[in-house]
Amino acid sequence: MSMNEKLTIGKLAQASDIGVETVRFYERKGLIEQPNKQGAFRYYSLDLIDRIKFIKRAQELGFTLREVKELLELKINNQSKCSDVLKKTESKIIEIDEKINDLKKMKKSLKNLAQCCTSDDMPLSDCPILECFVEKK
Amino acid sequence: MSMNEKLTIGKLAQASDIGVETVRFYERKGLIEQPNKQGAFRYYSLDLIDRIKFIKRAQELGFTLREVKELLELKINNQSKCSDVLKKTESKIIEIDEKINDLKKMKKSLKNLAQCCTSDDMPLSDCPILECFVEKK
DNA sequence: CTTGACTCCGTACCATAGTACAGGGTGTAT
DNA sequence: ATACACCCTGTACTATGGTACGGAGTCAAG
Repeated sequence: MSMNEKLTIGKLAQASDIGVETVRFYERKGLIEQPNKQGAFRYYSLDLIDRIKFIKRAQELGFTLREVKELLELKINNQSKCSDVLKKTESKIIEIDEKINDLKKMKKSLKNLAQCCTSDDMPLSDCPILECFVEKK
Repeated sequence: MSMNEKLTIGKLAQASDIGVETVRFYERKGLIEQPNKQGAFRYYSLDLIDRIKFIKRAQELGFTLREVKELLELKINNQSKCSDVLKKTESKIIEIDEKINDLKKMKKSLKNLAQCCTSDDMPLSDCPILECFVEKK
């Protein structure tokens, strides 16, 4: 795609803030494609930096490498049927919405705790975050 | 706290949808307290079900067990200074906000992809989710 | 045309988060 | 009082996601 397939694995690793071994590990796991190999060495496009940063961040958001792979494979091309992609995409959107919702609940509990600290000695349950996902009756 | 310390480890595990071994593992890791031991067996309060459900969900939201432990330890009591709790709580809130933000970005990218499927043959970049965390120039 | 930093592949090791026994003890229902 | 399902401790094994070699090959600057 881009003209500049110029990064060695070391440069890519450094730019993406991961180890060289991890790049090869992701390649084995199919998270990044087999790179052009002019001669014996791997050469990568700059685009790979964003791909790896996405992988790292998606992990921090609670997706396993398997799930990250699925996310990265969500695209429309000659191989994939639109209806399949749409179905998977929509279920991922629901999953993400649920994560956002629960993170908001956690945040609310923590804000509540912070409030207790700043205001005068308000009583508070032992661990305020514990109830954050519990349905209020 | 509650009068009914009545769950055996098996019942607790079943109610929390985890294995008996996992309950003991969490105990070793300090995620749940040593339970009352009337005789040789562990007996748990019903409250533990919520605690375990919180642990499981927090993991799915990208927190390690170590981080979950920190979250569960955020509380005001005779041992902890309010200012310390407040500091930790506020940094957790920031972390959660960043997660929510990035999840929203992922969602936007996926919505965009879904849009492409439903509308007529709109062209789309190879993998639309890849750019979701990239600063637009 | 050599030297030194970097790369190759393969295998082994590591931390985290469980999961699975073995070999024995317990609690309650009949 | 004796089954039998459940619990105990301890240790060993597993899967995931890396990390760290060893021994050899490669590239590019001087």
